[in-house]
Amino acid sequence: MVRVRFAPSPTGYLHIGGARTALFNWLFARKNKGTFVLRIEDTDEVRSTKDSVQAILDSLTWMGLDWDEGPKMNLSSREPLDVSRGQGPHAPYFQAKRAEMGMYQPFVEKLMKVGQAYHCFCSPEELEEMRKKAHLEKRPPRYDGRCRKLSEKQKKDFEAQGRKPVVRFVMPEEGVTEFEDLVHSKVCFENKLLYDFILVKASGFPTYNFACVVDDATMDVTHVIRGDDHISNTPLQVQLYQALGFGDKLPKFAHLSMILGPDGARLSKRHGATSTLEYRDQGYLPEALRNYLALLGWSTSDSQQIFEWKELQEKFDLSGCQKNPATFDPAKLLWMNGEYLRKLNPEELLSRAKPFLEPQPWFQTRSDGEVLKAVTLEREKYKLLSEVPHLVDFFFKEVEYDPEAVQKVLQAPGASDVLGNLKLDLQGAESFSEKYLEDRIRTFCKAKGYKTGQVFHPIRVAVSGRTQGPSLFAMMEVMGKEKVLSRIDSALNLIAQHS
RNA sequence: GGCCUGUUCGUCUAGUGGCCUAGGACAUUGCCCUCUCAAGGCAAAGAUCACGGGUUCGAAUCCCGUACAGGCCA
Repeated sequence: MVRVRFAPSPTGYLHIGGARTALFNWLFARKNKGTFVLRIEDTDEVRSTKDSVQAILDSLTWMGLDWDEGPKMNLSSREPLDVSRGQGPHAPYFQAKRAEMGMYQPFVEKLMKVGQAYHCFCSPEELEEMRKKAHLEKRPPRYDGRCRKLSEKQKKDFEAQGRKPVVRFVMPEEGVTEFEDLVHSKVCFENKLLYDFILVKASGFPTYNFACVVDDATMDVTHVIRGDDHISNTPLQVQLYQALGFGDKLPKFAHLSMILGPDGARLSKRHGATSTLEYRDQGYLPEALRNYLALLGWSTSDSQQIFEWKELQEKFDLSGCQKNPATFDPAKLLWMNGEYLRKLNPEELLSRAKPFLEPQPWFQTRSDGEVLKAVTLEREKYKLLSEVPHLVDFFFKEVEYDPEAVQKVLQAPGASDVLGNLKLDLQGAESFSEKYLEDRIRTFCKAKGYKTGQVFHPIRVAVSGRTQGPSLFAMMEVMGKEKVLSRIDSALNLIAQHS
């Protein structure tokens, strides 16, 4: 039975890299009919916040990455977050809560008892000095293990001084630690380069490496899929598994390459949007983001680009993962979003665009039917949901004439005559359907000896205020006779004013 | 500084010893379609497979170095 987990630290929003890690874990779980666990690693007492937890839950939910075990999903109701409960047999899924409940304590005691852990009383100053010395001597700045063999008296003395000890792990000094990695194959570290890392901080809180191993082992995690910034942590964790007697539970590791910004540095805030929710707010579709993210560091042998959600769940495979880091390409994401937008049927498109339409003052006064017609006309042009309002708003609010369009098109020689004549002609229109209008206006052109371009462009600007827009006659049909005629009037006035 | 990981078109990638005069996708450019903008279609340009040595009849693919980049520890 496959069990994977996504274990973010709630020290900020869920960034794109985290979202991809979550996605790969989720896909791997679904593909293998396994379980996807969400665990919140909030052992950093200072930087962890509840808002971050909420942002992470919101992000995953928006992306459609539901978890089988983890914090209780109570997003719609917005109840305060309940860290003590969760859905699943291993609750709670918050490490701080687990620590508070003493869930790590037995493991510390066990390690102490078998001599695999010890109290260390070194002060920050002493550690700093140790580091400096190592640096001068060009040695790796590794803890020298001086507290490994403290006598009872020494310990008493330190305690009397008011020093609070940390708990350190006894790392073997010889041999190698190696592990199989599903994307990198075998990775090997020399133990003498490893160090006596801290298991429990002076505050009594477990460190990342310790809590992570205890939880992964007790939660029966079978595959650890995470960023390759954790490769260096892995040998420490492997050693811990063994010392804890969990050697048989050692999971398979899969370290995913990093995502870089355009300058080759790890993707970060200065590269622009890195929060998953920002993409939602900019008008990206979760299915597009997912598809794009899936392709960052993973591919099929035929380089397929667009995947249906179900298809992705079937085709995803860790063996298709790339070892080298991938640069995040906003242009390709944008293209992909357009692809997904075009696949939506008009009703679906409208409902997805609603969050962006609702803040528009004109939107409230219009029926869905009216808006739907306008939105549908520009269907294949949207690359972002957020573009929808601007591309259709001229249907619903006062025309704003684009100065450049006025100058280039309306003030062109003859435009005023064309519009004047056309207005007279359209007044007699018996219908205002796209087909009828096209026939009538083409006939009008012929009769008056105008070239079509001479007529089409001024009408477009007169009626919409801009040079770009939907198919002309379809646009006029949706607008209706009355509005078209009155806008031609406005345009004629405008031309008169300028001359 | 040490260790770890990586290096194929600008970008994401295919490629696991002969199908590679290196394939696809995004971006770019041109043409077609056309009432504009898109979308769509077609085409072009773009990679001495980081570099240098081996192994082999034959290497992007295997081995060894070097360079560069990123990560982790500090």
